[in-house]
Amino acid sequence: MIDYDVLLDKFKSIIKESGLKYTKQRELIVKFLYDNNGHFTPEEINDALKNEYPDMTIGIATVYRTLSLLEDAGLVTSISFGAQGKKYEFGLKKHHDHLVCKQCGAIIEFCDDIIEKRQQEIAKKFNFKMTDHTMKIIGICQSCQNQTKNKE
Amino acid sequence: MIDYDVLLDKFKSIIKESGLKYTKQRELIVKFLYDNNGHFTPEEINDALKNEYPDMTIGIATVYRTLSLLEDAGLVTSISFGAQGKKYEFGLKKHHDHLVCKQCGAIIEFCDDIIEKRQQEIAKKFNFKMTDHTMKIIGICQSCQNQTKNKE
DNA sequence: CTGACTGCAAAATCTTTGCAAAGAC
DNA sequence: GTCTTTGCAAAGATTTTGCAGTCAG
Repeated sequence: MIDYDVLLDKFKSIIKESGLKYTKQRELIVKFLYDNNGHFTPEEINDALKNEYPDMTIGIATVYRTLSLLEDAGLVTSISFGAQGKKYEFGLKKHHDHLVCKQCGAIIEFCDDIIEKRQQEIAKKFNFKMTDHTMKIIGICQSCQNQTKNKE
Repeated sequence: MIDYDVLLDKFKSIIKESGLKYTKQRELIVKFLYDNNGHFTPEEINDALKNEYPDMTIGIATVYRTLSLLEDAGLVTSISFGAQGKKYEFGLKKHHDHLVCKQCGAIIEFCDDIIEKRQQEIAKKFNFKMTDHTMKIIGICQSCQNQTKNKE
C-alpha cells in the first residue's frame, strides 16, 4: 500500500498543478479515506470528521466538493447505489471489484485477474478507451443467509 | 427475444400470485420497455408515455412505483448513475453488461461468457448467494474520441 | 363491494449553488 | 493583496409518501 507521505505529495502536486489550494479540510478528507479502509457516504465522512476533530467545522458541502475533486484526480473512487447515493473509498489501492449484500449493505472486495484482463479485451473490441471499470456482484452474504434461515 | 404475449402472460401471473391488480398504467410501462430497446430514466419513461398516450395521465409516482415493482419481479433491471439516479431497461433479455461513455452517456451492451462464468465462481468462493451482477466499463466511446481529436 | 392503485401535492433525500467571510499563496 | 475555499443556508433534483377518489376483481 502506498505510503501516506507519498500520497500527500501526490495530492499536493495535483493541487498545485491545477492552481488549487491546499487546505486542512481537503487533507483531513484524504487522510480519513486513507486511514479507514472501507466505503463511506459523504455524510458518514462528514460525521466521522466532526467526531474526530470536534473543534473544526467541516461543512457537508465541502465534503461533497472535495470528494468530487478527489474523484476527478483519481485519488478516490466511488460506487453507486442508485438513488441512494454513492459511497467513496480510497482510490490508490490495487484495482478490485465488489460483492454487495443487498440485505445488509455489506461490501466485500475482491480482485480477479481473469476478469481484469477480459475487461481490457472487451474495451478494445469496442474501440472504447477504458478509463475505469466496476463490477458488482449483488446478492445475499453468508451471514444474512444464515439469519434468514434462523428466522424461518 | 421473448414474445410480447408471453411476457404479458408472465406479468399477469406475477401480478395475480402477489394479489396485485393489473392496470393499464402497469401494462403501458412494461410495453414501453419491451418496445424500446434501451435504457431510460423514470422521467424519460413518464414523458414518453405522456407523449404516446396524451389522453392518459400517468403520474411520475406511478412510474416509480411500477418500476420498483417490476424490478422486484425481475421484469426490468436497473443501472445506476450515482446521484444522477437510475436507468431502467427491459429485464428478460439475455444477461449482459454495459460499456458506458462518460462523455456522452451512451450505453453499449455486451455479453461475455468468460466473465459470466467467472462471476459465478467468485460468488461461490465467498459463499455469496448471487442474485444479480453488473459490470460497467467506463470510458470514452469511439465517436467521442474522434470528436475530441477534431477539436484539438 | 373491497381492497389495491392512481394522481396529486407535499415531504423526504441527497446534492449543488450563491454568497460573504476566511484562508492559502 | 488576490483569488480560491469554506460554511451556512437556501435552492435543486430526484424519489417517496399520504390521502381521497377511482378502478380492478
